[in-house]
Amino acid sequence: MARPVAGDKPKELRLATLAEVAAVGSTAVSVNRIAARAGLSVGTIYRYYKTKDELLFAVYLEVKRDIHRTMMDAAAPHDGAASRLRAMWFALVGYGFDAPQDFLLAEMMNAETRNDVHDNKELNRIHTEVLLEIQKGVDEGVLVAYPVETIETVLASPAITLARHASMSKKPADREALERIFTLVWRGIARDPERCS
Amino acid sequence: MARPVAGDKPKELRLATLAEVAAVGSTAVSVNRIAARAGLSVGTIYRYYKTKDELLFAVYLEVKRDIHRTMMDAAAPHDGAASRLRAMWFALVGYGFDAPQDFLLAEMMNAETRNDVHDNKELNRIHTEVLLEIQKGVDEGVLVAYPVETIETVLASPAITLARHASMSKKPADREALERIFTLVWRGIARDPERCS
DNA sequence: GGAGTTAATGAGTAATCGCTCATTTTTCAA
DNA sequence: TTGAAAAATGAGCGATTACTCATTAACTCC
Repeated sequence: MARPVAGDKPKELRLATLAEVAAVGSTAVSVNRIAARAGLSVGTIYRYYKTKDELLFAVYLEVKRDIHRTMMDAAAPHDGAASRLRAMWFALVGYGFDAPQDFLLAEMMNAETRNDVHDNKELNRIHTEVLLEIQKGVDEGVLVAYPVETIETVLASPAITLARHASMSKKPADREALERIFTLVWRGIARDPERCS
Repeated sequence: MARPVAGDKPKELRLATLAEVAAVGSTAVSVNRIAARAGLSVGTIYRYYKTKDELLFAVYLEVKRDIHRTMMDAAAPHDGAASRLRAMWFALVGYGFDAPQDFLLAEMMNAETRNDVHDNKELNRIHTEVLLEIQKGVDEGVLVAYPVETIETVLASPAITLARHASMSKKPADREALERIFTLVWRGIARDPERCS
């Protein structure tokens, strides 16, 4: 072995890609400019990724991993499904504010129409893991006895919307408003929302 | 006056743009190819739109208009805010299935990071109109007495998610699943969801 | 039918695109 | 210190990009 990688190239490339997408939008991303932003030569990019699409997808995958890790870390200290899901929900929203560029790239790729982008093994694993958390809520009797995908849609969609707003406005989300929204969402999917009280 | 417009050029361009975006994804849209798809010359595009961005935004605006019109038409025959909002909700989901390409382009532009895309007068008007429908629900006492934006997030986000899924899978959404999801969402935002019954 | 007007054309422009590869630089083992 | 091996370079490739403009085609009015 000789000449090992100097520095974390993929990470530098990831940062540069995020900056590029944030700067010029999804319809004008340029590999040459990403290289310039990273302070690397174009050739180096193509050492690590075969094509532009592969680079974008790799960054996307890393961001999804990061979001998922953030959510699971937030859930870790909690026990019951209710408080775990709550922690994950707020972690997701928080991610949009803490890493706006990352979240926006993920959203951009999510809106990507080429369907081969979406059937990835790791992405499926991540998704399944989230569904399992919800399943736990159903099993514990804190959530309505509906299919997990149904509950996921109701629970996750508003969080994603809020994260997107946070990442675009770059203003910290109003904590009270977030609590209110979570309350309403939870009212919808909880088996026994503090009713008749 | 001489030589009036032959055919509805903007409409042809709209269809071609939608097809192009659906085919190549947001990161590779080409004006020349759009012209070819529309069976028009590039020059003609630039008679109607100053830049590529202007073309994309114009199509986006038309789609948003279309979605909004579809929702309002669905609401029209209904009276109470509850049934109006329900009709609008299902109309939005249905749009994703009926016009997948249109919906996907709208989602793509929504994920656009350049913020000048988002502060448009007509878009604001459309948005306000939707908020007003929700306000009516609050005033009528069928919805919780929370800020309309809060309720909107809980109500609209899952519908958008479902519409996106419908537009990507191109399979008709499971009607029962949709009903279930709407039930949960409504449970969350209704002032008195059939409780203690 | 001819004059006037304008929509539509598409070859062409400079710039930029994604990407390659011969070359240089950096590293490690001997 | 040296030679082999791999990492990094960036000028440059052909293709494609967004966009222009001199020209042509199609229409109206007199």
